[in-house]
Amino acid sequence: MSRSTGDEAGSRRRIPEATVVRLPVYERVLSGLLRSGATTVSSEQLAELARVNAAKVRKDLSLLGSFGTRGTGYDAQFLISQIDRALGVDRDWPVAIVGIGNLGRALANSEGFNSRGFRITGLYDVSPEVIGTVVGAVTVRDLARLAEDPCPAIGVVATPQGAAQEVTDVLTRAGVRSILNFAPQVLAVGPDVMLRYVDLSIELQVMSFYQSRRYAEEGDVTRLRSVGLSPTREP
Amino acid sequence: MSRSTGDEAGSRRRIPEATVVRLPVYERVLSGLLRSGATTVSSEQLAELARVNAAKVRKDLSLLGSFGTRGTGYDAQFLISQIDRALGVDRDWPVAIVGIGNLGRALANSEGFNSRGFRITGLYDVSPEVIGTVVGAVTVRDLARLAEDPCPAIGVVATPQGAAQEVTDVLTRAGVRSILNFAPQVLAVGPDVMLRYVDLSIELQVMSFYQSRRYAEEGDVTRLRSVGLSPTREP
DNA sequence: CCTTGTGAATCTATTCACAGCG
DNA sequence: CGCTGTGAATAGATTCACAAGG
Repeated sequence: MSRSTGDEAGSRRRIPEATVVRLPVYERVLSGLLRSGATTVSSEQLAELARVNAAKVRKDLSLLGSFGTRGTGYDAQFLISQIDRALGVDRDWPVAIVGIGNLGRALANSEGFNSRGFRITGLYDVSPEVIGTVVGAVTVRDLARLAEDPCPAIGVVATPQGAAQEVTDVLTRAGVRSILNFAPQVLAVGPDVMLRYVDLSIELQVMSFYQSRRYAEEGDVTRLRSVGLSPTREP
Repeated sequence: MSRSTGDEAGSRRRIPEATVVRLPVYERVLSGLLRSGATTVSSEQLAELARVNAAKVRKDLSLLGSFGTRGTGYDAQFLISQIDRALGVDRDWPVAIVGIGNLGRALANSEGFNSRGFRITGLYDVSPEVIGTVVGAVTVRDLARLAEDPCPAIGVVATPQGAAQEVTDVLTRAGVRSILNFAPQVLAVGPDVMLRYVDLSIELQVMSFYQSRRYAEEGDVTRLRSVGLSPTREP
């Protein structure tokens, strides 16, 4: 094994984004296995449960270090702890949500946002109707006061489209450098801010794209809002 | 221009997934431009607003056909109509949401789920407390009755983790072939079912990963739950 | 003998750079 | 002359296939 390329002692290799996104999936699957009594797991099993290729599992995990035992597999418990460490969820991350409408409220109460590693420390809105209400155990505060509070590590934008850029500017001015945007809007941020999108509308449109193609391939004209043209079949 | 590789008349080229995901973004940006009075747009402008590289915009759009005019750019209105057609959102897609908790309710009321192309035709749950209530303009029905209703094109899983696979099975048995899963759970579906994930927990963990790395690089020890080791600075 | 870890091969996506057209 | 459309170059991710280790 080469210890040649740069530093890596204590997980310091470069990890591709595609891998980063799969690590939480492995972690989740491993936790399930652990609960059902498993102690070791092979890349083959893990791959099966995560619905990916086994070679990919091994390559992904090898980026964190050599944690497996040849002939046996990986120790589930130990692997979880290594993944958690790599993901940084062995720390505590303060999260603020801006925009406490239906979605913001749902996020504040969701499993994902209240799991190990993440702590909702602030909820913000601009509407007087919402400010002062309590969601979960947190009181919604005026967005204008955000800068007075301790700066969260992660800011979540759950406002309507029109307000998203402005809110993002407020967050970044307060020093937030990781933003998760749920508004259907492309955002501009400085190069030192990490920005990710969760876009429901895009997901639906992607589904629509593939479903359309499928109908077209199948020549399934009954499903199309076709107006009496002769069906173009590919039999 | 080569008309050699296979069929393409009327948008039948293979379109890479990465492109499919960007098309709704272009569409959104173009709609905004149109509203502010623009009629034509260059790849450069579009790229700027969508925060991507201009060559990528041109390559993406060229996959739909040659819709631009050299020296001038693209006609915004026409381009929108072509993107809509490629995405299939010029049709109407019946959408069912299963799991009418906080998240399901938020989705049912969201901009994205009620936009052109998508129509919520069914809301389902298993809890007697929720069945019969009205969300938006739709009454929540018993999931057990789903098969009695017309089959939706797209099924949205918004249940807690434990119920997600079972619900997915109900949906696919009813004939649903596009599933959007919000539950933090890997799902198994047949090869003819298109499955996409929206996973809040994963998004947060990805942010956590990059934020951790940043702190580590910066040697920002004040932020770490460090226990008195001497700071490794890079001054 | 079983399973990891990883180079090499392949596939996919992005970016460059420019010919060609309006 | 400006901007599109696209081959060719590059970068990134996945998969194969196997040597090496317990």
